[in-house]
Amino acid sequence: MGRHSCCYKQKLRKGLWSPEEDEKLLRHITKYGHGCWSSVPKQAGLQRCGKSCRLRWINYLRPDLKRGTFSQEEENLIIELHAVLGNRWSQIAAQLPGRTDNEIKNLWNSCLKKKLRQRGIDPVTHKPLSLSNDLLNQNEASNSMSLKSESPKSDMEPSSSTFNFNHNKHILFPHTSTSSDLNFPLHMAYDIHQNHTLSTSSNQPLFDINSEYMMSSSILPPTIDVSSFASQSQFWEPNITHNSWGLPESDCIAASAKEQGKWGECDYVQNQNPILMLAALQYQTDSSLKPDALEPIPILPHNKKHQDEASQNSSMFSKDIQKLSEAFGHI
DNA sequence: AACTTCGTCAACCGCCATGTC
DNA sequence: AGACATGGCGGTTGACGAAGT
Repeated sequence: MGRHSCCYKQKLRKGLWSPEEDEKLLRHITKYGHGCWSSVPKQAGLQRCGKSCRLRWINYLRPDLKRGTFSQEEENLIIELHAVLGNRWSQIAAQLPGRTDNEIKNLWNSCLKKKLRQRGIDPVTHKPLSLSNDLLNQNEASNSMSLKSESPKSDMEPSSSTFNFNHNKHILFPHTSTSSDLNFPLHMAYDIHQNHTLSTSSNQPLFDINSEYMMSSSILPPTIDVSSFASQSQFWEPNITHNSWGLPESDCIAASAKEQGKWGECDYVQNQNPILMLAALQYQTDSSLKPDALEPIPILPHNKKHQDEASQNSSMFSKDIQKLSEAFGHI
C-alpha cells in the first residue's frame, strides 16, 4: 500500500521539482487538463508518479494560489476553524481561498501552535493550558480507575478529546462577549452526536442557525476564571476584548471580514458568532453534503464524481487558464 | 569563519474511501 | 463479492536557509 502501482513500473524521479518539470506539467495541464492523474506524467513527459504531479499542481502550480505570508485574519481564522475541525486541514483550507491544506498544516505546526502556547492556550484543546492540564490530570486519574478508557492521544489529535465529531463529546466554547464581562465568560457546551447534529444533552436542538446564542446551564463545564488565566499569561491583555482563543478581537477575522464583506455567506461572519460558524461547518461536513454546497474553491473540473458539473467547471477552468496565461505569458 | 541549532516548507509515505472491472 | 486502480488526506521527513554561538 501507499505507493501506487504506477510508481513501481519505472524508476521515477523524487524530490524537488525542477523548473523544467514544472513547465512541462504546467504546459500539459494548461493544454489538456489533468484528467486521470496516473496518465499525466507519461503524457507530459515527466518521470514522476501521478500522485506527485497532482501534489505539485495542487500545492504549487495551481493558478488560484494566493502565495505569500498569511495575514493576521487568515491566522485567526485557521485557529478558530482548528478549534472546531481539529486537524482536518483540507476542510480548513476550503475556507481559505487560495491556500492549500499543506500550507495551513505547515503554518499550524511551525507557527500557530507556538503562538497559542505563548498565549497560554493549549493548541490541542484550545483551552487555557492550566485547564487543559487539569482535565488531563482528571482524565489520567479516571483512566487509572477504568482500564477501558481511551489512552491519551498524541499532540496532533485534538479531535479525540473535545472535538470528536464521531462520538458523543462536549465541545466547550469559552466566550468573552465584551471587555466589561471579561471575568464572566459564557460557556456553551454541546453534545455532538454521531449524526453530526448539535443538541443539548436532552437531545433538543441547542440552537437555530438563525437564532442568537443559546446556552444550557445544566451542561456547563467548570467555569474558566479568565482573570487568573490572565495572570498566568504575559501575553494576555486585559484591556482588549479577546476572542475565544485568546486573540484580540480587534484582529479577529470575523470582525474584519464582516467589514470587508468577505465570507459574506457565512452566518458566523455575519454574527461574529463561532457557534453559528460551527453550525455552518456542521452543515458543510454533514454526510448529506451535496457536491455543490459550500464549496468556495472548485479546484479542477476533472473529478469523475463531478462530471455533471463539468461544463460549469470548465468555464472556471478557462478562467484558470487565463490566469495562467497572464502569469506565464511565455506559454 | 565555522559550526550548530532552529524554523520553514516542499514532498513523500501510508492509509483510507471510492470507483471500476 | 473481491481485487485492483486511483484520488485524497493527514502525518512525517528531509533539505535548505537564517539565526545564534
